[in-house]
Amino acid sequence: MARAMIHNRQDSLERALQLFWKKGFHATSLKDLEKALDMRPGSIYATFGSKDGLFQESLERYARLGLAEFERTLSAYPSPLAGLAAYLRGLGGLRDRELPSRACMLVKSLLELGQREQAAWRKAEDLLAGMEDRFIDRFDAAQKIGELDSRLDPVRLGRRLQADVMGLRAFAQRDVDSATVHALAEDMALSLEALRKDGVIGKR
Amino acid sequence: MARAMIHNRQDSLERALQLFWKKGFHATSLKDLEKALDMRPGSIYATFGSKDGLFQESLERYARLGLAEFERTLSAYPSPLAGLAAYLRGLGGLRDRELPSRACMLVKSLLELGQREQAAWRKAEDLLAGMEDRFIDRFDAAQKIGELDSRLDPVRLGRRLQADVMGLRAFAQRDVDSATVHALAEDMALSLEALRKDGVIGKR
DNA sequence: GCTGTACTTGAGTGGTTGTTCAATATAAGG
DNA sequence: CCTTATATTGAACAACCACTCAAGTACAGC
Repeated sequence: MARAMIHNRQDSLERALQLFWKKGFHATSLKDLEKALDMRPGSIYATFGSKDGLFQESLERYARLGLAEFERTLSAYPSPLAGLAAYLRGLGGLRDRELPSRACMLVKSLLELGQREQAAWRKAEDLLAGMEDRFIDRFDAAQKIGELDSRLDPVRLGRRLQADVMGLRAFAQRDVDSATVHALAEDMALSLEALRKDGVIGKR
Repeated sequence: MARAMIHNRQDSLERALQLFWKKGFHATSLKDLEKALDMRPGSIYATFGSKDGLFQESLERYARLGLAEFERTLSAYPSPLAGLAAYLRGLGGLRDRELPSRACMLVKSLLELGQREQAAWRKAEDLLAGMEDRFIDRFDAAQKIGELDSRLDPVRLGRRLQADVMGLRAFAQRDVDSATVHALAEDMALSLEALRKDGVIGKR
């Protein structure tokens, strides 16, 4: 055969993701990427095609990992609404962990990118739509087991939850302390739990 | 005296604001600004100092106009909570008007800018903090006239409202239709109105 | 109509951008 | 040990970036 690759593709992608998440698409230069990936331009282009392609792959990885964490949280709680509330409370700790950015990378991309980066913008939009679907699905499930009033609309609740998450994470990007973010997440979680039909799943 | 200025400063600033709001700081080049302002680089630099300076002035103008519209809405309604709810409902029409972007320019800047554009980032943060103060102030007023339960915390409510607005406007930047945004804004407005103490201001 | 002054111009600055590709390095197979 | 196949390199490229400044232009007062 031939020469062995010295760089692990997934590892390189993870490093690129961290950079893009932190600085955004435009502010991340190829020189930045060369340093972070410890690769020369030729290798980067041979592996990922273009800066835009690398960015789009980063978006996909980000969404995949984010969704996995979401599912992990859900499965640790006994009911859909409890899981969703726990997810919100978990986001309250955004300022405690060390992350490239407190804001969602998909939202950052949605707001930063325009017509000239249409493909990447569409990718971010599609991934957000997938997340919305997952939210809606959980409200649907809550309704099916009688945890949620049947007169409420899971679609509207799902979108509201997505807007809440977007708002919480954008707010967490401000110059505020951890306790403030925790309090905000707690308030959102309480609003969500207030939807629960009393006495059906748990008692009050 | 000397030669008269052919460009109105406020008008130029407004054009720059529209561009920056639409494309963000990094994606807006000086060539774009030259075309939009119909000014040559020398004039732009003589008038505004630098791209960064022009951007910061745009941020200030954006916040000033946004705050004025907010106050206008508030003053058209009989009580603080009614005014805030109307403000949210007004944002539901984000996709009906033709705007440079549906998302808030301050939030876009907060998410796009980093350490290298520290001054502009701080400006966005300060302006957002001012908006938060104004929200808190309205909840305070609602409490003083007995429209809001005295056990609730105006500071937390103000931050929650800011996160709601951030989320609503970020969501409106997605590829969704106008009715969806209206519905989301309506749900947020209803949540806010649910805080009203029954029978104190209006009847149910 | 001349002069002084301030505004405007646009070619030019040095640096950076994303991208390419011929040359080189490194492995396995024969 | 030589060939073959692939991975990697890094100099070079055209285009673009934010920005400067000497020259040109238009106006008010004289």
